[in-house]
Amino acid sequence: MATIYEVSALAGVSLSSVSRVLNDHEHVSEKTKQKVMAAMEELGYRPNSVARSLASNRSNSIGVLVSELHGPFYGEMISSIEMELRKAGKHAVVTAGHSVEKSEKEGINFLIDRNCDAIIILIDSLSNEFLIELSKGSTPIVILNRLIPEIKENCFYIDNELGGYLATKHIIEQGHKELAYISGPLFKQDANERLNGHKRALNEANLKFDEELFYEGDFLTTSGRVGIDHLIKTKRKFTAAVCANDEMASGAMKGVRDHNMSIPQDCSVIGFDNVYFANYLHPELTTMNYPIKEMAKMSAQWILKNVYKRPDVFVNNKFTPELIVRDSITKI
Amino acid sequence: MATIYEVSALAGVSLSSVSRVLNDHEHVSEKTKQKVMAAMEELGYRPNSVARSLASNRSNSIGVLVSELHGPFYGEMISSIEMELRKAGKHAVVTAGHSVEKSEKEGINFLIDRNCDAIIILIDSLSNEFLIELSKGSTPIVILNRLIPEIKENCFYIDNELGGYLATKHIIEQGHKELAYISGPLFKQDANERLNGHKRALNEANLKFDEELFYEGDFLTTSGRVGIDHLIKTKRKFTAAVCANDEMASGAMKGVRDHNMSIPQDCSVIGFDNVYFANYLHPELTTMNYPIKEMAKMSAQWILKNVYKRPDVFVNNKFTPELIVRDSITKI
DNA sequence: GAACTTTTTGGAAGCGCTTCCAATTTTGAC
DNA sequence: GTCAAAATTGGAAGCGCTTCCAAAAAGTTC
Repeated sequence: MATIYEVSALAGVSLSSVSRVLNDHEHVSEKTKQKVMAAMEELGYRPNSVARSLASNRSNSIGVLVSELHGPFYGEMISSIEMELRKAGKHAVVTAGHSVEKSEKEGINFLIDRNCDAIIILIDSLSNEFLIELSKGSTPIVILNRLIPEIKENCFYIDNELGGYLATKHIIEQGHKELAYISGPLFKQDANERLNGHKRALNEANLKFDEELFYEGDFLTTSGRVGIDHLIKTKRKFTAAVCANDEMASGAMKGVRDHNMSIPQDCSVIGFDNVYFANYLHPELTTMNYPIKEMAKMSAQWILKNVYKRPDVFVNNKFTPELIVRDSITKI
Repeated sequence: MATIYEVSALAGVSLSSVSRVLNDHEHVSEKTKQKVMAAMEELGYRPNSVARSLASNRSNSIGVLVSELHGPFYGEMISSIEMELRKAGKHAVVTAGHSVEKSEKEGINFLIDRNCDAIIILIDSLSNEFLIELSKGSTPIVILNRLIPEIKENCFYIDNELGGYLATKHIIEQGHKELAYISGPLFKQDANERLNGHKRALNEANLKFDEELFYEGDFLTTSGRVGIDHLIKTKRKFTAAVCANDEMASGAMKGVRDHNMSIPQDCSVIGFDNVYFANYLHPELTTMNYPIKEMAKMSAQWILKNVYKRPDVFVNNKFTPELIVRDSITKI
């Protein structure tokens, strides 16, 4: 592999000059630029990114830490981040935290030790305090799906409470009065907020939140199914199941059918997130859109702007969930 | 950030010694080891991975190039690779090729320029010849989902033909005689092989392959739906739709329902891949299992063994698809 | 304790690039 | 044509580590 030395020798200019054309610096005459480019071409020169990183103290890599690398939600997110980054010549180093605090911390250290120029984080278990502390370190971080007031510039989030509210409001507007709720794990902030929104909508309609018709799941499909079993065992009547995400909603749909009820006639279902398979389901799932792609893209742009000083882009931190009406809710 | 110099000074030993304990070399006395470790601890020393890479000519990063970073299939794959790699202290740099030849080539160059120690590739458009040529370069590559005889040691694949055969055989055994086939794009090797397997099963049962009941889709959901529309327009009768992957199968299910037919009574459906949402569908989708997780893990282990000379692991290149019977096929 | 062998240590070069500083050349104004 | 300012170039140090080689220390054998 040719190095900058050989280019410099062949072109008959100094190392510095080669480096300057490599980095598109101002103050290089057209003539030397041509000579250098010709030499590079001839030698098939390719810059060694590691050497550049060491000398410039920039690795051009961005760490991405998510709960899991698979699953509909994270896939879209990573995809979106990578596209944006690569356009700018940066690369994404990905790793998973598995929703376990220890593992999440290790993930962060792993990425920092990899000399990432910045880290994008979407996790559940680490506390706000930890993240605030982390943000004081030398590696910039951006946080997805969580608003931490102390570092709100670095946060990209949706109004989960509003989402929860709108979902339930919609279902109430369809005439439903007895609602079951299948929640995400309440140690997760988003699960909590969605539940709060649900309660607010209930309140507003003068409906009571029924503890018996509440089930705390884990955001995974199976717990939607189990949730329905549990709910039905209570013998309490409900005409709709409000689910805190689409995966649980898909499980709930299965559960409902296993009890020989049909959707939406016997039991309506609403989800949250609008992951891509929500409209493969039958009936197609009514849900709240979570603009994860846009948020992911925005977080990448934030880094381009703040870490790499790329030309200004408009950055928006707060996103809004939107109702997507499909077929899983019936009017009563 | 403390460097190796400071550690060396504090511990009262030479740079080389510090480096040696850092890299777990033999020939370091217990005494100096202790001194060095204590110094590291005291300084909160963290090795600079970029500097290590430059000096050792190893970046400890593995490039992963796939068609898309999202989608059920690739998600599982990346997840599996990353877990295996990270256990070994290596990291994954991911990028997408979007099934476009030019873009796939760029992806490869991108990863090579990133000084990846090896690259894992799962793409569609690049030719075998190109990949053979690439494998002669200095960056080792491993190829998923394709068997290239000339470099078969570097390939991890399933027998797609067998899969296609088994799927169709199963459906024939249920009494179906009129089968429609929704294929993947035939420029993709796997799509082709699956189709061949389908034809072999047909042949074996003395059934004729009906060109009219064939539709070439693109492996995405929508084309399953469109495929069914097309098939129904032909007015040809068919009692089952064999789909070359699960995404198209889910689209096909939607299509069938849109025509007011029920699954599996009016039309049975079978998929391929067994992606995780296959059993969220209603009815749950009968499909062929594609052990992508195992294959991905194996490819990572191959790299650990061959590139990083980790202790021997058993490496298996060829995997077998297996029938997963669920509810989307009825007996006739 | 001499003569070897083996283990442990330190020194120094070098990985391929960036960047600061100073030197040189070019440009422009008069 | 002169002089100052601006543009362009080259030299050299340095980024933080690995690794080769030789020197020093420790063990072994007789």
